[in-house]
Amino acid sequence: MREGPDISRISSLIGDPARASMLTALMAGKALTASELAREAGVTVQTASSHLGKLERGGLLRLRKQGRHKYFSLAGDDVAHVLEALMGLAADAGHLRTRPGPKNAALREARVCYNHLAGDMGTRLFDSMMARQFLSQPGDDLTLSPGGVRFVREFGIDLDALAANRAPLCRECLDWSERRSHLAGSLGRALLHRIEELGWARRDRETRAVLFTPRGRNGFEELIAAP
Amino acid sequence: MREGPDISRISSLIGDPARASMLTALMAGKALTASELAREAGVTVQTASSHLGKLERGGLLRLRKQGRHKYFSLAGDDVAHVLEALMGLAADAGHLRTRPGPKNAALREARVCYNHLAGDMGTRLFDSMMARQFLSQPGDDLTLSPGGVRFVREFGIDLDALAANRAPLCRECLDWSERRSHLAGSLGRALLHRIEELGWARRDRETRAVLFTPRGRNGFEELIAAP
DNA sequence: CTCATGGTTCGACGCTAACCGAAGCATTAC
DNA sequence: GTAATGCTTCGGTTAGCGTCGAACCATGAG
Repeated sequence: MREGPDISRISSLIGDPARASMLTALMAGKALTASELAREAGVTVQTASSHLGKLERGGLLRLRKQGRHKYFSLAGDDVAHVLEALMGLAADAGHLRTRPGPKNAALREARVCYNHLAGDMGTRLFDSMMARQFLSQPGDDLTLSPGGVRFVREFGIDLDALAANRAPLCRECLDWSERRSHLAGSLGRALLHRIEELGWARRDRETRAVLFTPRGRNGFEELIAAP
Repeated sequence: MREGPDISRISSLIGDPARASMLTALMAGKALTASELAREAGVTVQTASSHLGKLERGGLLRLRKQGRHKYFSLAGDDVAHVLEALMGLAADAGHLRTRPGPKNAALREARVCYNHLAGDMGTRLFDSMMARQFLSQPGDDLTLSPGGVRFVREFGIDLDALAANRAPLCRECLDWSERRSHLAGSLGRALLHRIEELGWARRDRETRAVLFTPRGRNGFEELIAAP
């Protein structure tokens, strides 16, 4: 017996065809629900549930509960790295691109999620705030940094009024089109409200789309640009 | 159902404990016979024969017949790379097969990763070469800069002979203990070979450890010191 | 409240694959 | 030649795991 980490445990997890299909699907970087992964793997939801439990316990997947949905994503870059290396070895057929299923371009760009901004512009705002360290995520919860407080105040939001509310200020929310995080919570709602207040955008009556004016688009891009 | 490279086939091969032990043993870079690998895995020779057949048919092992012996070795750098990456994941989960001991310390400092230098000294060599811009990473691939060419030549390596080989010259390999990059590819192999040639170090018979002499250690530190 | 939906647990079935004993080749040693 | 060593093939046993149907729990909608 040689020394070294136990490879077989992890590898046997990836070694099942159904689980491999799930992991491959998650390589696109977007979180998927248990049902979607079941369909992806061609098994029933019961079977998928068993597989997903093993993958999560094995440390390959990260789980985020949201309502009655469970969103799974790869646990980290190192997992993706292993999968990529395995695909290189298995270089039989060329790999396949994913179809995101675009319904409405405007909806994917910007839309309302309950009461906050979602879609591409929502995730970009979130990413920008994370990159500038306006938000930090020490544990499971999001908190606003001092720099973030300044940023939000300068945008014209009354933070004290929000803090008085007992609803959580910052919450992370997963996108159905982008499958990436954006900002929810009372701050997320306030941000969208302020965007409408400034005349940057208005909500469509029929759909959940958020329609930006040219001027609003410029303002938004300026807002999320690095300092 | 998503088509793609069949990572489950390869991964299920690695996923068996006996086969994983064999592959781990072969990470030392030495070719081993079927009987030795059987002992390594703790199974009878019949069972090992079956496993080795599968591994060879699966493209993970290369076979060299010599008399009545069969020498097995890893099929290539890409296989070693996958195994190393898997060890990184497994070590992360804290499922080490053997508890850390004195032998383990030597392994962390310097060991063989298939045919090149890994461990602390491997990553330090890599870092030093990156810092002096001997290696550049424009896209995904590593390339040797003119300064790097000079450095390697002065160390006594015949670069032209390496370039004649169609195997990639520089490759990045991720360490399971350091979780940082070190140099693989034909250049990585040549560097380790030169280190042994100079009498700076020798490989341990039993483990993957690379044991440096005091003189070799001095030479190595001088080599990676900034100009 | 009731209904619908997403996900889990349980039990049973069936298939696969790892394992070893014994016998069979093949090659080298004497 | 015979003996010994290295490895493979064959049969048969066993254990594990993937799979699905059915029932169950939890959340959200109306």
